[in-house]
Amino acid sequence: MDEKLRAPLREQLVNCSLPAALEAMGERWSFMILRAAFNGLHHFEEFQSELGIARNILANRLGRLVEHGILTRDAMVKDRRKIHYQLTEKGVALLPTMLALRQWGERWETGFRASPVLVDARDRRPIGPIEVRSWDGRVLTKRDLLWALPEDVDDSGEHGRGDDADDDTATSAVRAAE
Amino acid sequence: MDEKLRAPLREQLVNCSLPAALEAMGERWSFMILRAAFNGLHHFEEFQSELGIARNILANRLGRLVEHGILTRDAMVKDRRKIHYQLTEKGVALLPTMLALRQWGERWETGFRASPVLVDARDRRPIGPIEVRSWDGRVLTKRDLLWALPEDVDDSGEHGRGDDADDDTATSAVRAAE
DNA sequence: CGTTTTCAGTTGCAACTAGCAACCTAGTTT
DNA sequence: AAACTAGGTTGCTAGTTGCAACTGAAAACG
Repeated sequence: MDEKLRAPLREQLVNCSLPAALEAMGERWSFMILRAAFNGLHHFEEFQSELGIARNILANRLGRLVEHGILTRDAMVKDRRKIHYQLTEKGVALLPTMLALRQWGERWETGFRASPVLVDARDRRPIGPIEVRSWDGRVLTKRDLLWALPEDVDDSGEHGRGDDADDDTATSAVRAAE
Repeated sequence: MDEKLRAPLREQLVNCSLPAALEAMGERWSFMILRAAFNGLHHFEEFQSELGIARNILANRLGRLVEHGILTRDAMVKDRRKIHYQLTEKGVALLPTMLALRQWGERWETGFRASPVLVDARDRRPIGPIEVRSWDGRVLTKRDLLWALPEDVDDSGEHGRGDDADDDTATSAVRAAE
């Protein structure tokens, strides 16, 4: 690996969003609960009997997911006992992560496609593999990729697609290459 | 929700590759170690000082990742004390998962882009967001997605890439969560 | 109305896991 | 040989997981 990158890399490994993400989702049952939520479950007892998770752990995990803004928690009007848990936008945003993990498990652990299958509603074909792509959609493999410091990044492609535009960080966006 | 899907869904939620994936990667430090490995670290002491993880936990996690075939472990020829940990193909295959999680953290937790940034070596632009796509590459949002049972899946698009399958077509599926 | 059932949790307690600091062992350097 | 390194292991404490049994409030039943 590039020595120029090596030393700063050291300092910056800490400064990563991964720990923050794992703070919210790093516990054992979190992804399982999330998956159940994606599959349309909304109530405590549903999660409990579905996942076979201990009740206290489930209560704790649900509470944490609510705290982190991944689920909302509301008593239902029709039946005040029933709590309705629902994915927020932030929670839904975890779908690619969950699918990537699941696909990896299918390919490298279980060896077969899990059910139910997530399909494109339009043609009922299974979704494609979650992949790393360039800003303009080319599939990238490990050989196409490089770790770069913010100064060496070309940020000019950031304003073409619909991902939010308040990227004020990182930017002495020097044209490093080309 | 559709009752026709509901009952089978119950039985099948267990039969998912997610638990298998979490068995390998679900522990607290696993993704952090993986990330360090992606950043080019190879040795015990590097991981240790980089991540600030306890030595016994690190030893245990590295051992587990090796057991699961995510890392290889080899004594170096030049210095028999030094152990060289290296990502296997299976380990590298976790890159999309790790990036999806990281990107989610950037967008929803820390709010800024972490460093170092993964860029396309060709143009030094940051990689695009990890997204769910159809078999032919269209970006799919939550509204485009359905959970379907294997019988209801159209598998005819499966022969462009290396995933195995055979099933026929029918009809009954359910919109992805609500 | 009182009783029973259901839902979503708590509480108490045992077993297991994470984390720190100190120690160990084989291989390497001086 | 003595000292040093890399990569662990061990002992101990603090926290987490998990089961089972209990609670409390809202709904359903008779």
